[in-house]
Amino acid sequence: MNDPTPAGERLLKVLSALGHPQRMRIIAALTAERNYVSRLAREIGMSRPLLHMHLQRLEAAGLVTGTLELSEDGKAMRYFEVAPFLYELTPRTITDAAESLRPEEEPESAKRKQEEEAQ
Amino acid sequence: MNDPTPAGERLLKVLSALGHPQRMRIIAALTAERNYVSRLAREIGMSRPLLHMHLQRLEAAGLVTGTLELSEDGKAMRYFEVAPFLYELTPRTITDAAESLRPEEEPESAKRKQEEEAQ
DNA sequence: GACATGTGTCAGTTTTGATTGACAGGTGGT
DNA sequence: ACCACCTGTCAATCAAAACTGACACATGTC
Repeated sequence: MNDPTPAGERLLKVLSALGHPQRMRIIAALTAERNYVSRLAREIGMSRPLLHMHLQRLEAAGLVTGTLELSEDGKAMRYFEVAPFLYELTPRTITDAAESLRPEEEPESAKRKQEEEAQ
Repeated sequence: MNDPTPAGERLLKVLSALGHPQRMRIIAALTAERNYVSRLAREIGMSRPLLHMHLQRLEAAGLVTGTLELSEDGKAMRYFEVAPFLYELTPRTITDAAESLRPEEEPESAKRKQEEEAQ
């Protein structure tokens, strides 16, 4: 598998995705059983649009995987499940990640700065 | 030693503290060498008030420790250094943390510090 | 005394993220 | 046709961070 995201940015995504109570709960719920969006939203008492966004964030970080399946009665349902992951957080790990994060601190927002320097 | 912070909340603090590019860089810089606030701010190009806030967040998460020392010329300087830490991030780890996070989704124990008004 | 260094904190702004409600589809059952 | 489910996305709101520019206060030196 090709991983387009550099190590630093990836860890950053993982950490910022995991550092949120709601998303921790989502991971917990999906660890217990894979589930589809609407039902999960009901179970953990969260609006579907919101859950959708959180799942998107978690999926972007590679922590959960979603697959669109067709139930027997023909309905399209998006099932999510946790992806097995293992990250070690140490000063060294973070330092390495930060190192590979230097050139462009934040991919898209860094652009603005340079565009406003023209005068 | 009594640890007032439940496991879930603690991990949450760590993750949300680490999931930020600026703070990752701070950890990296402090891993290379312990430093005091003003100098560190200069080196990584960040305003002191802002760095102060980030360091506070990192310290609250137990990732760095700050000590107030007196330099030879009598100036009070706050030196920071990274605290050795090791966290394993797995679906299981997160689930356990989320479990101990249920009763109060976001208990802001940071308040305690500031609620020490009577003295 | 004026300067350069360090400390800390405050109020206010800007930016980012979280959250809601409504909408536009799709399928099958009654 | 209508209802009960599912899917997705949009604009608008709200809350929480991040960030800035001051300020107050120490100390040693020119």
